[in-house]
Amino acid sequence: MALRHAVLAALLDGEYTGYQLAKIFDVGVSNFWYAAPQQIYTELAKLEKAGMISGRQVIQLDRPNKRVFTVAEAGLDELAAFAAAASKPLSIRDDLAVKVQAVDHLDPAPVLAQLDERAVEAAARLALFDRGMRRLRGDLDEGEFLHSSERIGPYLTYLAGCRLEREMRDWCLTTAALLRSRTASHTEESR
Amino acid sequence: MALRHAVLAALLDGEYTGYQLAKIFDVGVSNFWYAAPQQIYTELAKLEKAGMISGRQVIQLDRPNKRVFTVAEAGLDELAAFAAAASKPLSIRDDLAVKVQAVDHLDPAPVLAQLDERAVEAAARLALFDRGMRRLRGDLDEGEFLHSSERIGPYLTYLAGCRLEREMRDWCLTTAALLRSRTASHTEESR
DNA sequence: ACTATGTACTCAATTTCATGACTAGTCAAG
DNA sequence: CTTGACTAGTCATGAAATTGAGTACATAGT
Repeated sequence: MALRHAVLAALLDGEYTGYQLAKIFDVGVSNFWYAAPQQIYTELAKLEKAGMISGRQVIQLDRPNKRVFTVAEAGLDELAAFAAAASKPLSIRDDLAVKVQAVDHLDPAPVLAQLDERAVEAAARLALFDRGMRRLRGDLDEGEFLHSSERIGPYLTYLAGCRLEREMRDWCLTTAALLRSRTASHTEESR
Repeated sequence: MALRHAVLAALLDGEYTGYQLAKIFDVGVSNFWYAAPQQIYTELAKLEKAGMISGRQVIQLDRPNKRVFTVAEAGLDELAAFAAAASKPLSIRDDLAVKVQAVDHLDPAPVLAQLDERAVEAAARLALFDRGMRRLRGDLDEGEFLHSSERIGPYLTYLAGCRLEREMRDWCLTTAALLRSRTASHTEESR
């Protein structure tokens, strides 16, 4: 009972298809919720059955037809109840952090490669979020937008996403640099 | 097949009981992996059956007896294979971020309360991590420790945890302040 | 001409996770 | 002297998530 609310929150921004939602949730960190495409489709089906969203068929000529969804009243009620209830603690799971934790007992080479890769991905998402934020705020500068706009929720989560990705990128870079300098000085000593 | 590696990585630091591990994984963010106590126990049982860890009974007079576990060779091999394989992308899920995303359509009061609460929790974990890091590095300063110590993995993940918690705390505080200033100016206008 | 990529889904099987309830003894506070 | 909190677990159930495969059509590249 949690993905459901993330889907409802995403649908507040307008109509989306399952496919579009799947892409949004696959990027994951922007809205602080990751979900696989298959989860989205099953959740949409459940939500529609429960009357919390309503779907509408859109016929397309050049592409497969699609169904777009909007939040119904019952869905808003559900979201309100969710917001009022206590939050579960943030859940985070990261393979790479586990590998770094064990790195002293392991071959560091693959871990280093993955740290580099992760840093690049984090930087890419940062850029992506930046574009998303610009699109949301239009011509306004950030402070102005945040004070005057009616819809700032998604912008606020973007801000959180930026913080996270920045730190992720920097941590990966400094950690990789440190591990490299250690291996260098070890091989130095053993000569 | 992922909790298993987190458990193995944690056991590299020494012997732990399921109960102790459960507490470590309940704090969660320090090692970037959350797991419920019951998961730990089942995972330990599986790992022992697979010969990746070995348990040892410790008889206690004043408390219930306990079993402590250490990593076996097969466990190290498993960890090495895990580290060499590609990482799954970081998975993050946060109820509170979902609520903030939807906040424009909702009563902001409970969300504000939860942001405050989360900021306090993040600050508490920061302090906790700080103590943990001091314990690990002893008298050395951070740079010295990171270059000379044999075992820096847990320290590196602590550093990541600090980055995360700092940003979490600051985001919660600025977000809550912003939302409050908006409600204030709205009630102003509607007078 | 072939291959890959993108849109837009569905179905099924399995694995993992999360939840609540239970046992059982110790210790400290009210 | 009783209640609650801490240590140290086990068991069972159900919800949620992951994985893999499959369908179908279109466009764009090599």
